[in-house]
Amino acid sequence: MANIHDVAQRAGVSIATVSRMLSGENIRNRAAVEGAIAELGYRPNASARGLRLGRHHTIAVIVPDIANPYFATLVRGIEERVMTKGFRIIVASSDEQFTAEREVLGGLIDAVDAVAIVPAEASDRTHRMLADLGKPVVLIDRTVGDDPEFDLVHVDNAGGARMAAEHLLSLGHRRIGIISGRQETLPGQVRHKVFLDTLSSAGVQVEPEDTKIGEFTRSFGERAAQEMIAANTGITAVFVGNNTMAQGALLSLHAAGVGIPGRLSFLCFDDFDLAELLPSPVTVISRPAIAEGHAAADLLLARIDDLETGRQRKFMHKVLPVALTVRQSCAAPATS
Amino acid sequence: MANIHDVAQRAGVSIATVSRMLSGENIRNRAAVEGAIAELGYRPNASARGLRLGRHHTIAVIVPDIANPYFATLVRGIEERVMTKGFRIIVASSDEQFTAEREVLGGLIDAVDAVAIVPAEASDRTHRMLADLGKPVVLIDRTVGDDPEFDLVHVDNAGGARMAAEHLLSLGHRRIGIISGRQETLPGQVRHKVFLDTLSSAGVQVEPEDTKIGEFTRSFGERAAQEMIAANTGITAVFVGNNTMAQGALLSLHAAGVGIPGRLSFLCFDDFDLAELLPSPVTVISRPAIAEGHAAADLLLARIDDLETGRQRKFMHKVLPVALTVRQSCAAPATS
DNA sequence: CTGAAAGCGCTAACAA
DNA sequence: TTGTTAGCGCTTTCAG
Repeated sequence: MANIHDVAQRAGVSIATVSRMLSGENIRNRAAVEGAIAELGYRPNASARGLRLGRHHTIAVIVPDIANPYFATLVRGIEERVMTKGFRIIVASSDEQFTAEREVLGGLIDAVDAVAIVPAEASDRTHRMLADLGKPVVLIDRTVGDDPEFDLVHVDNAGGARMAAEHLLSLGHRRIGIISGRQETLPGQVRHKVFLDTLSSAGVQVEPEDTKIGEFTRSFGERAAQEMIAANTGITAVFVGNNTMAQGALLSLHAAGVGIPGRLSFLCFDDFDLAELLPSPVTVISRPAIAEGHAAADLLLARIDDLETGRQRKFMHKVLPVALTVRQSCAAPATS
Repeated sequence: MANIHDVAQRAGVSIATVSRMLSGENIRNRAAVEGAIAELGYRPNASARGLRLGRHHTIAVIVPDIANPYFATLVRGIEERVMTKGFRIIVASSDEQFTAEREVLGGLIDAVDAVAIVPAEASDRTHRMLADLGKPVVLIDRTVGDDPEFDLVHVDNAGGARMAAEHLLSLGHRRIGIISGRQETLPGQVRHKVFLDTLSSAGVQVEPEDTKIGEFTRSFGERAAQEMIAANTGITAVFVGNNTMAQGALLSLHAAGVGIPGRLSFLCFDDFDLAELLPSPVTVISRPAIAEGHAAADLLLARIDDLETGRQRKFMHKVLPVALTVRQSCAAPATS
């Protein structure tokens, strides 16, 4: 690869002049330098620039699992936005492990300008680790602690859970089950709590045996639904906290021959591909993954700008709206 | 951030000694240096190392769209494998645009050691661009030209297409439709051609009006299926070239009330989430996306090693097996 | 407007 | 085994 010396030599100027032109300054022999750059196919070396400037035009993106369509879409949103500013993204999966996050960020942090993360834990150690990074951080989808000193993007989990509960109540359900994800996470906690509270305000309690709490995974959803079926407590509807658990639950329900919505109404957080093609198209609370990515990227890019200009700003919490997409998996409970 | 000087000073040695310890050499004051590193939380600066060594422990991964579950899973496979060797990945989406690939690689190439790419085109210019990079390249899923001077990982497209054709033939179908993706790509071309050839060998021709060729997208699948339905040529089965087109086609078929497999048998390349929960669980040719990622990563890591050791090796073509997963979307044609 | 030169943090010759 | 030093490619003073 050609370097700045080659360009300077060919254009008959010094490397300083080339560098100046590259950073937008006016120079005499602009044409000659431009010509040399084009002929040599010169590209400034990113490592050298990064070393010199301490800026890398790179964002670290840490998600629990890039193979999960929701996170993949989120990443796409981030990528779209930062690309327009000449930034690139380094992607890593944490498998919901704090230790993996720490490991990967440790090896990454001095090569990036900022971090976008869907943290595995809401713990103090996560908060501390991120703060110690000393670089702009945006939390996506989940928070860490009560007052994180980071920007934060998430969706209206409370509103979604409330809509879900009200939808089921309005159809007449009174005995309802719930499958919730990790309570160590913001969405896990808020969706669970608000759903229960909304029911409670209407005088409906969810029994302990109708409550399943576990990982945000397909396999947990599968197991939870199986247990519910086996317990046979007479629930007429179930609310599931995210798409992967929902897919697992649907699998178990299908395997057990539980009719939806005939015998059980089904409602979950997160839309997913083909939800509308299922025998009973699933009613969902859908959220805008791409827009979340855009928002996160915008926040980060603004912070990076602030670093240059020395501007100080409060941490921002950006909350995006969710929508209740009514399809056909919820109906009035069978009058038995 | 602490640098190597700080560590050296604190440990009472020279920076060279610290550097040596870091690269595994034996030194006298090992304990002191280790202590200093731990206390200061020292991490070697990646840019400096990259600049000095020309090695970055980073792989560029270019896919058409990271939000597509197949590519996301592929990326996960690559990530898993390279991570174990201390490498990280920079991910970018090309939107099936050669110009986007060129753009993004141009800005990236001097910061990475190798490139894994699902190229948008099989064109000469793609081949040339990748060769000009002067770094190890592995092509995934698609090739460029007849004899690419790169490593290549793909699945047994021919075998899959043949199995698909034979499956439909064995059920008795004789009037069959096909929806195929971009013929500029290896899988688009091979799946299309081999499917047709296999039918042809059995004396079955696919009519031009039953043949749809377009982009590998959901929207093209939707449109193609709509046209087929409208044309009403009497096909009893349809083969779709990948998962995104298949999802689009299923949407149209569903909207038009076409019963599967009652009125139309449906078979496609690529498995997808919930395929088994559809009213008529879809029979598919499934392929191992994670394993493809692993294979690609292994090839790249081996090439990077070769660079160090100076070893020369032939380019490898790794072909992974596919499987026919029979569910219930294919049946004998209705005797009309 | 321009060039010479220092230095970002690191590794690898070289000399001890 | 160790320390000194040059230099990877770049930006940015400092002089002119």
